[in-house]
Amino acid sequence: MSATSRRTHRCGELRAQHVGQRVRLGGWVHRQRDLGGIVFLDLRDRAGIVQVAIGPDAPEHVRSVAGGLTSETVVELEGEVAARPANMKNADLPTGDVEVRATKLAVVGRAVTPAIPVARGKGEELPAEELRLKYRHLDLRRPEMQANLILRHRLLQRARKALSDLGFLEIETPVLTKPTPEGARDYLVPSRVNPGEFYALPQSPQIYKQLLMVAGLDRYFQLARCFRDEDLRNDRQPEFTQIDIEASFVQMDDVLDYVETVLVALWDEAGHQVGRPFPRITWHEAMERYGTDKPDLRYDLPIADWTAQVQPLGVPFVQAALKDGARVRGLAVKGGSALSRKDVDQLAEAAKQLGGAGLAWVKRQGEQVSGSVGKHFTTTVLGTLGVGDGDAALLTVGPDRVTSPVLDRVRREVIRRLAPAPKAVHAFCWVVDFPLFEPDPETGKPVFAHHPFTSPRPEDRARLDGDPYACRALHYDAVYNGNELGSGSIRITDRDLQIKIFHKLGLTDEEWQQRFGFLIDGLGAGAPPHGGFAIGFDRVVMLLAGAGSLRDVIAFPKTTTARALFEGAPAPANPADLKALHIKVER
RNA sequence: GGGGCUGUAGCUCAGCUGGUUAGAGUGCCGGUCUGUCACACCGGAGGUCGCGGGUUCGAGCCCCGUCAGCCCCGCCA
Repeated sequence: MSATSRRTHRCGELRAQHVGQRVRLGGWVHRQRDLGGIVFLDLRDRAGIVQVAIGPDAPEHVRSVAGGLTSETVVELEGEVAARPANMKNADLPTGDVEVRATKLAVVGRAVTPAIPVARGKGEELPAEELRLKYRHLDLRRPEMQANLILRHRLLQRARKALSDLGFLEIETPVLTKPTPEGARDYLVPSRVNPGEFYALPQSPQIYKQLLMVAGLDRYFQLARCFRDEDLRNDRQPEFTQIDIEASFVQMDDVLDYVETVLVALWDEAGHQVGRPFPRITWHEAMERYGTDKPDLRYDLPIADWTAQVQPLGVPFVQAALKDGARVRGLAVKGGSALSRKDVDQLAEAAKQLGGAGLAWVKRQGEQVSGSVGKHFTTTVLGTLGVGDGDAALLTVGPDRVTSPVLDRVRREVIRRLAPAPKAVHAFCWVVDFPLFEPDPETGKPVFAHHPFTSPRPEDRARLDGDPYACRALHYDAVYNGNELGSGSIRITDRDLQIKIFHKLGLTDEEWQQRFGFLIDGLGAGAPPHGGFAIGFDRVVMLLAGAGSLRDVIAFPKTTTARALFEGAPAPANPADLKALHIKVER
């Protein structure tokens, strides 16, 4: 498999079984150790590193070439695989039982001194990320980065196979598509032959995959590149890959089953056994117990409503804020008295940044009760809150929209600081029954929580007009260890309902016809019940690779200002091109 | 749009309260060396302290601005 007309093996493949064979190799000089009478090369390719020995008995020209080699030079060589003497094996190297005694050696790719090192010393930090991105061809030579990309490849193949085995058809959809004024900002592409008009790059193939269902293709998937012109994070890139699926004649359970099959296959590919089915939790319960729609279920430590127990105590911090539906909510932290005063202050500071009333705390050690509001509490009251000896209570007060994010943040910080043993290593769950609408933070009016093609739960459809916020959606998220892996929904297939929803969003007939007319036409042409899902593939690879950033699992990523440092994109267009595109640039 | 961290030799970093000639490791160049695996040892070169301005007798260090990378909030239907 590895052999070509120029080589017989990859460097990293050689083992004791190859001893005695004549091999030809090509690779990069990882390191060179010139001991005078003998030169050792660590020769590297994508399979790994093997030691090449050029001793006093090697041909003269081989010795002279070997002595002059510098890092990252590409060489080809021929030699015999030899067993290393017992005391000279290298247990840290998979190839460490053998070495290659070179009889021919040639430089085939001269290398200038690399701007950033590929071979690093023990304990030496990685080069600055800016340099790693600028000299990406060097950074990608590092075995860690190659391992990430190799894992990515295997996961892609496994996803393809899993979905293909389930009868899904891989179908490509356009990259030059139509601007969608909803949602994220679009990347626009000017049209030369249609002056003043623009394509958009797809934020997702959403409408296309629904049209494929209308067309009767029944089960579709795509490893789809998506584009969103929004500000970036360590887990957000402007272009990213989704495992995008859609299926017809399904209900939610069918879709969850498909997605579980894929996720379990991906985790299996990475060497992890995962149980099925994934537990389900409603959105409401997730917000109540964890303060977030992507709870980390590896740990206990649920949020509790302590209003009834704490209100009678007359704590000033609480009394001032306890009005208009505000509640006292908190965390009973097992072993929380181990949190230092500094820890607690930092938690309170983090809480304050999220707009909370602040964070009050009580520690219990034996009969001693202390803390910022400790004097109002007795061990008996703490007992009713589940706060035992050595524990702590962390509480805040206010409306849920404030206390939920505060306690989510506090919960994650407490887990980070106390590092309790997780209940499970791989905690998947489904979050279901999301609300269909949420209040617009600026206008206060209902806007769609997800995309406008998400079906309401049939039993909630009657609430669309009277009580839209109580209307639940057939929308579901897959969550893993506190990370959102993806989301999906059962779609609206009733043309009239879809139009009604557009009206609810404030779109006039003219507006929705212009933006989504082709979807509505589809729904009017005989649409099967259908639904789907999209898995954020880059994020999956990042989690399975144990990488700290999406940039470490994408070969050529962008910076946080959406720049590509290696080739220097984006760049000004030349005037002739702009003219052809009918574009004038203001600066 | 807002907040924070970082920026000193090719790379990774140190640099005290503002004080003489800005250091270390590694890499690079030259040399010695027959079993190393971060080889060892000897010698050498290498600096716009991100950039611009200011304060000061004096700035790598203080102040203002700016650029870049990273992290967070907003944003991401």
